[in-house]
Amino acid sequence: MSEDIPQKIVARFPPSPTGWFHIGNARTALFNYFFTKKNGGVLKFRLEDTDKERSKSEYADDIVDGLKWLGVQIDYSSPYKQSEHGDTYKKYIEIMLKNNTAYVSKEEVKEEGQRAEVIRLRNPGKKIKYQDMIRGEIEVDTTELGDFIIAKSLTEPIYHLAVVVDDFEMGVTHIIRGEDGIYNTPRQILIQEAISAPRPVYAHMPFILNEDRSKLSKRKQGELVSLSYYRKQGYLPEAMVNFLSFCGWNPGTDQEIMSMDELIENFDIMKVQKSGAIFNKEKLLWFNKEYIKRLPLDTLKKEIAEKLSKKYSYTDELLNKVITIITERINTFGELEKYVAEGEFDYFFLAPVPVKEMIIWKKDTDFSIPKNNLLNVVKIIENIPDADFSEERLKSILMPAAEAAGKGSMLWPIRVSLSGKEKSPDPFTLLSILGKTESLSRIKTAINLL
RNA sequence: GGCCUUAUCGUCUAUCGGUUAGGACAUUGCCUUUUCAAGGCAAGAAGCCGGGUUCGACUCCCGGUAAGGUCACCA
Repeated sequence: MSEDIPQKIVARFPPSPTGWFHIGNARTALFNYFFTKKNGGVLKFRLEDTDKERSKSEYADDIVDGLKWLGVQIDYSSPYKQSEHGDTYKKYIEIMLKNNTAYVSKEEVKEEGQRAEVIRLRNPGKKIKYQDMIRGEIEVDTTELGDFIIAKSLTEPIYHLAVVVDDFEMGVTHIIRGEDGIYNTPRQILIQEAISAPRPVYAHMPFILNEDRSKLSKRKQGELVSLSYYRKQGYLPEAMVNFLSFCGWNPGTDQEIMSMDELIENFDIMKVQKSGAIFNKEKLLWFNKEYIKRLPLDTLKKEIAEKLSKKYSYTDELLNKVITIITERINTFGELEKYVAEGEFDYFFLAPVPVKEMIIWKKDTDFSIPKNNLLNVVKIIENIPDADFSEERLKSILMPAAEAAGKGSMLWPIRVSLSGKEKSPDPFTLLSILGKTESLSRIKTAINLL
């Protein structure tokens, strides 16, 4: 295989800016990037913007932003734009006309907008065989393609012609694209031969699929197909890269968490799967959580503070205490934003309004039980110096009393009076985070309810 | 419909003729000083079907079946 690879590998990523950056496309870009980085080649960026009606600069920006966000470090400064190469296409069309590999064809106009004259390729109608790095040898009979159209006029090339010319002009040696490109390849090879362009090496990647195994589509998955959605939801780019890479590829080891560098190092295009992979949201969430856990503390702190500060005011000390607890409970920073909005973590910052019925442990029936236990807790806590208000210390002091009273009967009321919620961190954690004064105040409020 | 491609736990996958078919996500159960979360441990869960080839097939070949893709004066 290696001897088939030329000295200098040039691959390309050629999106058409007619929609928001699709995650399937992002994966294609990533695989191209891995491949070129691994083999010391270059990846070139090209905008296929010949469709003037559908192409928008905001889409192009979205694609570039997304690529940069993912960490694809290539040259974006002056992308090759199809719209700027009209003369080049014209030149090749003229060459083809001259060497008789193409001809001007009179057409019957059936629909509005159709040309009476178009340029068609003179199809030799042979079988074309080519090597695909993922699928092996592919053979296609091009006869059924007929003399397909390559341009509407001298100045209006059709996609296939434009692609072949662009790849030739850009010196592309390797084309790694989606599996739908398989059907374009024979046409493009025919055009290459007509203009005497060398044939690049191909690799066609399988799709990322919907639950029903159809091609991942906006219609079925909505905004979930846009890379920018994940960015807005606070997913980490590293998680996205890792997840997308493992859609249809894996290093063949048990290692799942891999950095960009490791991915590049281990990437092997021959190991890319031939069949499509269903987009697994849960696994993505898992990846993201793994990456959140690996975040440096100051980054984590910054991210959490950004969400928290929208609603609460707090001391730096409190923030530090809360980081671990919040981190354990979220998969994405978008979730944190949602939790903040819903008041999930209100109890760290605001005194709750506990409900009487919630304060009592489910096995107890008489409200005097939690009341007496809480009274007892107040008495114990009041004697603990502020400096000793650590989780471990509190546990060692309160646990004997809780065991005597019945753990649930005492621990549950403490927790609920501090958090006001059915679900929250354990009482000792809460106590130590809130501190002596605030804890005492909350417990007394609860006692007054009973 | 023609053509092309694909086919291992629910999902992503390992295996490249001989394995108790491995891992991860998800699920379920247990433990972690009785709510959550996190963590730990454990369990259940797969070779589409039918023929060959072979001493031996998930692995190779053929045929079904199923799924997907593709058949533009779009890119």
